[in-house]
Amino acid sequence: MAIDHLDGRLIVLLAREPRIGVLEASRRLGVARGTVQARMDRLQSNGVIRGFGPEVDPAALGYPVTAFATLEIKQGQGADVRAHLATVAEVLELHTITGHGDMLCRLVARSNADLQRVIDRVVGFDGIVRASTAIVMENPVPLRIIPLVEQASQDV
Amino acid sequence: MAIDHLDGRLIVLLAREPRIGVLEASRRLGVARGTVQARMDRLQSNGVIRGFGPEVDPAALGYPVTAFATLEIKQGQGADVRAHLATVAEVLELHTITGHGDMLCRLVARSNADLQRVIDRVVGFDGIVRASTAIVMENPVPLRIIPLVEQASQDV
DNA sequence: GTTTTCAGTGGTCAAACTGCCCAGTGGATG
DNA sequence: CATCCACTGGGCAGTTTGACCACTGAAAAC
Repeated sequence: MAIDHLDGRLIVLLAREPRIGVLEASRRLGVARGTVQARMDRLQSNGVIRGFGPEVDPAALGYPVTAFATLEIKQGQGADVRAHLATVAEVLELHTITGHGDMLCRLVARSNADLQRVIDRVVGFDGIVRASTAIVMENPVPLRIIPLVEQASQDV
Repeated sequence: MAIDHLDGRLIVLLAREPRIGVLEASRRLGVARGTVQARMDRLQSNGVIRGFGPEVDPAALGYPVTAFATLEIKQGQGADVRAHLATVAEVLELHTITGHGDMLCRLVARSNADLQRVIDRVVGFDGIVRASTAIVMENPVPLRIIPLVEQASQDV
């Protein structure tokens, strides 16, 4: 369940140079190829590594505007709202949260003007009472996991 | 800059089966190997595909609790706060946003109790005036990009 | 104190893939 | 009409892969 130091080094190495193969990784880490192979299999069946999907930049796709919307949901409408939001491509992720907002979702749009269209699309649904939106201006820390991996692999 | 239909199919294919090579991908897409190679090179130098880093699940690392914190920053302290938060491994991402909260960050923790420690660590910094935290309960739509890719590749 | 179990090593093998090259084709552009 | 460009289909040497194997050492179980 936890990961050891070698797992940590392997993940960091894969994150830094994703295209390297098992053989090259084993050379870098100074272990046998079979070991790397076994570790990677284990990390994947563990669920620690979910996959190696391509990381796509929404901005490069023509969606440079990111926003977070807090949604207030009418009692008992949760499932419907979830289903609705799942059909909107601009909704990149959706969480149900504690506190007065009931859901938090990440949106992208082609422009600030386009964001209005997206929000209308999101909010134009019966179960949603109110939405409050915060537009992202800067992203000083892009989604990252390496520091956490290093931390987790240290406190064995 | 934009993405055509073939690019879209390629990205979707890569997302679905990340381990397939260029050759297998060309077979699936019904195009020549060189074409796939060229497309992938272009997508990567375009910045559309940032990379193929391993997707690590924080929960499997022992951090099953996720939260979003909205931070209010003292005027002029933005840069310091950014630098401070960048040193905290449990801060997975950080955005500066419009509205009354000034920053929004995603946190993970080992438990609800541990979240308190993380928040103290985050907030225990001079430039931060106030923090309001929302704990994630469910994640009905995990971070996704495929629907957007399909949309972007359709409106040629 | 033994025995078992298990992760890791270092090696082999055939099959497959990669990166790189090439000439040829068809459509779009000038 | 010539040029440019993306794509095709092919070939090549070199590398990597997945699958094995026997062996070692350390920890766990008995």
